[in-house]
Amino acid sequence: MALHESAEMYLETIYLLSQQQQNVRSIDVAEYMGYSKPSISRAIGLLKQGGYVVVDDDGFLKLTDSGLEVAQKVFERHTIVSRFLIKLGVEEEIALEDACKIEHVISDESLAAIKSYLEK
Amino acid sequence: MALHESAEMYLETIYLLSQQQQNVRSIDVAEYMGYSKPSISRAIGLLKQGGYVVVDDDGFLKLTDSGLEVAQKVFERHTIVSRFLIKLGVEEEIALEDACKIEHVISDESLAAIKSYLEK
DNA sequence: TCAAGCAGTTAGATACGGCTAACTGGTAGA
DNA sequence: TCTACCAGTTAGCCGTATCTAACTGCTTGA
Repeated sequence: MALHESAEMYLETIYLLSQQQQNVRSIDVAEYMGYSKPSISRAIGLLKQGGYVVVDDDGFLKLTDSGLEVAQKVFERHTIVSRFLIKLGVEEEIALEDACKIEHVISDESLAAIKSYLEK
Repeated sequence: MALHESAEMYLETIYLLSQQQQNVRSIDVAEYMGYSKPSISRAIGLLKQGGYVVVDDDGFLKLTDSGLEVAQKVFERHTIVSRFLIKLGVEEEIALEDACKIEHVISDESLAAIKSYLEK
């Protein structure tokens, strides 16, 4: 199952929020992303179906192993791209916004090249 | 009128093909982009409506001033991003593919930063 | 000359990813 | 206790962007 950009964003958001707070609910994701509740409800439904997320009895969202894997990968891409842009002199806020979009479209090869540029 | 990514791609393709051949028809765009004729027909219709393209009596596509402006801007972004990736050691084919996607989402600020990196 | 092929359009389907309106069902405070 | 809020779901809409099938209408070659 190839995950779309939007699915990656939802997983990444759940991952980020999980690091900031004990429990993550759909409503937290909605507020963070600026989307309506039904949009999140549907997205979470698809992620559950795909086995990326489970929802416990209290409505708390947990990433499965595969969900976590995707989220961490996307987050790492985000980090590399934004660090790189900032290093080039781009303002942080803009760098983060751009990284959010680029992280979904850049190839592993290009990302690796940027990573090794950052490391030297 | 904010142009969507797909519209930018169509304009860029018309621009590229215009430099490779005398006249550009819808079918050329379809073949180049790998899309069906109806998809191109519809897209060209929207671009005509928006004043980015005119179609002459022979069915040849011409960019208007504003169409050319968009196409050249996108193409310049494409060039900067791909040259940059190649400079970082990414294989040309992959760099071109990635540039195709990044060109639509990267901010002017980040692009300028990459450009000045390339120039030094 | 006429049949065939080619370019382009129309009509309608599908998928994605948002939205609002309205409902359900639980919880908590007056 | 019961009302009112809150989280979440369901139903249905909209816009974008692709597709196939089938049509039109021109041109060209046997």
